Amino acid sequence: MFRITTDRTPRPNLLAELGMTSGSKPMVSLNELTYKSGTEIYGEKEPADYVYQVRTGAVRKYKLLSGGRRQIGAFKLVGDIFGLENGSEHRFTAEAVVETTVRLISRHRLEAVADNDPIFARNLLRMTTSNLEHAENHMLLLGRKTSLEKVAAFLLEMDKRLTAAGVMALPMTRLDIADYLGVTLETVSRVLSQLHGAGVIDFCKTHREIIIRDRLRLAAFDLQASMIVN
Amino acid sequence: MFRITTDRTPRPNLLAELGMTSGSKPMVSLNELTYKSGTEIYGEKEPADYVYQVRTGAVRKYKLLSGGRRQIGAFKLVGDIFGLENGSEHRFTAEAVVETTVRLISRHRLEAVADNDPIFARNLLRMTTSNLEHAENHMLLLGRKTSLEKVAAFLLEMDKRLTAAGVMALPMTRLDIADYLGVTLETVSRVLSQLHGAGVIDFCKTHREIIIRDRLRLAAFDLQASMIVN
DNA sequence: CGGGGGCTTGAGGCCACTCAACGATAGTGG
DNA sequence: CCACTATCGTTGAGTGGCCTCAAGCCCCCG
Repeated sequence: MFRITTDRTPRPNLLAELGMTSGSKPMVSLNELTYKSGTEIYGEKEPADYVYQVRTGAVRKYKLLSGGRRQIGAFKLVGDIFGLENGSEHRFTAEAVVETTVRLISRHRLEAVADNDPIFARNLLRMTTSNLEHAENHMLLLGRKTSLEKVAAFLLEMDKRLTAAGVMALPMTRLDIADYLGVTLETVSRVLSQLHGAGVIDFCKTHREIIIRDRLRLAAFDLQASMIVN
Repeated sequence: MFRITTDRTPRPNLLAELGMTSGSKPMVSLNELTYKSGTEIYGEKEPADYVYQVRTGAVRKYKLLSGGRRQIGAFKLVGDIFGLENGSEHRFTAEAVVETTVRLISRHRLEAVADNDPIFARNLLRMTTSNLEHAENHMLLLGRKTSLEKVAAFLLEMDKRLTAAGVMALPMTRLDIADYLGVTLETVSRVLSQLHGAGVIDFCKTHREIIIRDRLRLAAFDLQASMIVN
């Protein structure tokens, strides 16, 4: 299912890296796991004993419906934290989109630290709130945006989150994008072609490497929806 | 805009009522406000200085898009708490669906209490998580369910949350329901008529008073979607 | 009793879906 | 090294579910 990456060299602990400690008190155990593309990290309804941070790769969190319908709630990219539940079990299934390495920390210890450190507790809350905010914005997208607006919003979100140079290397397939946006993969493909034809985006070698040529026009497609500029 | 309800009699404080104190330490100031039907309680992007609890009535939280498109993220019913943001400003607009009375508590004090009381802090987190969970489920509904499944899910949710006797008195209009489910009000109306014609639901005096005749069949409409029985 | 908001119902249209074929790419094994 | 194959992506044709536009009803309320 997965292999454990040996990790002999001492590293700063997760909490410290996240800027989540008030002092330098807590020392927590730390492990890394690597998952092959498409493998499950945890399943819906499974006990939530660990919290994860993406080190390399990408993760999709989703729920399933009958008839194979799937709704991806979020993509977790390098640096992102996921799997932080408050109940005892996970509410999504999490899968590696590509080969992915994650750090993990036991939820039990996380809670213990939070109980002794108000600042840390507040950071936990902030993290949950940021997930909530993303979900709230995504409800707007899913419920009220056209396919063009959805794809434009997606491109802008990914551009903000993972672009290193001018080229955006998407880790996910058209089907992943479709299930994230609540449309079909054909619709995603058609809209991307349309944007390409209009000179708004370009493709590099692979179809997953996208360059945004006209960010203003792209933003306008989303703006005709959201009225709010970031 | 609103009138302030005089409130001379001493009452137990909000935190205690919510079971949110570990001891009986904090004494927080408490006020009540009453809003007429359709009036705004707070607007998107306004500073989030207060947290609210519905005492009577109902509240809708929504975001707007260009073209008058509106997405209602949640309805807040009697007993529900809303307006708890982590940033400094509200992410939704909150309006009274009908004449509504709310209690309010200053966010500033809430945070102060949380910093001194780990149990309380944990309850804040739990409350945020429960909002997150609702939003996550709603994403599934908005992105992947048919109009029939959406309406069925809505009826079951409301039945669970507000039914006193066998009759469910919805405070919201068809338009509210539509904007909650990401469809048009005509579609909501049509599906309700269809359910009525099929003997699954009945209407009482007004069109907002609904009786669920065949809960099993109604649940099946949602089940063909979610596969998960509560 | 008149007015207006909320609800229903019908007719027609459109956007996104379904079904299908084809092309491109990358990984696999002979 | 090169078929071979599977997966991914694009594109077209046709369908259908939900939307749009419109008319009319009901009920509450002034």
